[in-house]
Amino acid sequence: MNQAQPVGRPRRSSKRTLEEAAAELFLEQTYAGTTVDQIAQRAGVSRNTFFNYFGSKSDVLWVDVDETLERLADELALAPTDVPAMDAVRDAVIRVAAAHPDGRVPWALTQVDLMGTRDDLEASGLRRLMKQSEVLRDFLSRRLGDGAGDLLPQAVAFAVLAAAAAAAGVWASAGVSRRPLADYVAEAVGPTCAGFAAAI
Amino acid sequence: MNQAQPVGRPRRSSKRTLEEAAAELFLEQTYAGTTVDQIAQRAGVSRNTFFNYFGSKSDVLWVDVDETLERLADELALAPTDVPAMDAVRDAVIRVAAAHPDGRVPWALTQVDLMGTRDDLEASGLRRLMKQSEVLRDFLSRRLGDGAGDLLPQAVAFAVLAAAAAAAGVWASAGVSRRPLADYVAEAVGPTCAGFAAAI
DNA sequence: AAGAGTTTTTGGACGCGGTCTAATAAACAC
DNA sequence: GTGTTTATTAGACCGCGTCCAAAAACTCTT
Repeated sequence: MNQAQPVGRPRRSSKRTLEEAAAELFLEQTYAGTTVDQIAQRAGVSRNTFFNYFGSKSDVLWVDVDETLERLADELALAPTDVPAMDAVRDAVIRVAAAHPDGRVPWALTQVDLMGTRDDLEASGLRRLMKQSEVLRDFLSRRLGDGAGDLLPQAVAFAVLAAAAAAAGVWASAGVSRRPLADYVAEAVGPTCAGFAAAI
Repeated sequence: MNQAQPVGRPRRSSKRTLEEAAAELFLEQTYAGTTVDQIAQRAGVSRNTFFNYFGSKSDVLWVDVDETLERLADELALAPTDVPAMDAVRDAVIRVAAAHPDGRVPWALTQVDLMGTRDDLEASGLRRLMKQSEVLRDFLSRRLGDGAGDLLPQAVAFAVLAAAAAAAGVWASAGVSRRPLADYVAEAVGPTCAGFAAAI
């Protein structure tokens, strides 16, 4: 399966260990109050090594989210061509949400207020959304054909992902009594898709 | 109307002059390639004075947008209570778009590719829009009552504003042949609101 | 066992954005 | 003139992010 013996110097750390070190510090000192140096130090590694695993300080907040979001392209790809475009989009997004591991609620969402400057977090979250919006937009452009123009695919992509983000936010802040993420996402994305389905 | 004689040292600069200085430099050197120092220097003022007018470098890109977005709260406030909530939201957003001055297309959107890192700028623009989501969410919470729960107001707020953002993006990149911004916004926000109107 | 190749880690330096504080400058009122 | 108010400024500071060149740790070859 895996290549048994990788060549070169072995890794001394991993995204997970850095993430855990960061999590501790964030809870102790808030996000804004901890430096990359401190994270790296607690993980027993140098500051540059941190940037070897993460492109930015805020990336450490979104490891789980990133892993989940990566599935969107695949889920869209395996949609049958005979099911209406908006249905395919809705189902794909819901399936992605359902695939998210149960326990993993990103602290970026739960402890938004404890984390200090909210701006950095919002920006980093939005950047992730934007990235997936390209995937969604391209899928819709293909499905709807050129006659749909540029606006509708882009609007659907943004609106659907924003609705999903809202759902994730409410889900995260719902506390321990929360239902599965996919429920919230379905409730938010469903109407959005329905509205556009009627407009096509 | 205005207070005639403001007391204290008179201002030496303004958001507009700084914005114009920045615009020149961005076209010459791209956004990422110009420093705040250079902007301030060209405007004949010190670096700290720039931060006296703008909270961050990227703020200088969105002066017009910010002015337009400020109207949303007012537009929502003057919606009659007998018109359905989603209709009120849609109309308010469209009126805000219609109030945007015709010529002013933010370069942040038109010259996205010249501006260096595209993601950061788009995210910074979206962040402005999402700031308005609180206004929208509160309006909807009031209108829909407690029975609606937390999710729907938040989802509507995000989805509607995201659709509006998509519209603005397409509008900006449409070139000189573009129709009024409000047209694009109506086309994107209409279906979004319709979908949720049916779900309430 | 010695070297060659590969990959990761590391140190050190740099530029820039953003914040803070204290000093100074430009206006007005008296 | 003195005092008040507000804007500008210098200067320092911190932290993020980037870059580069060197060292370290391991495998494979001979």
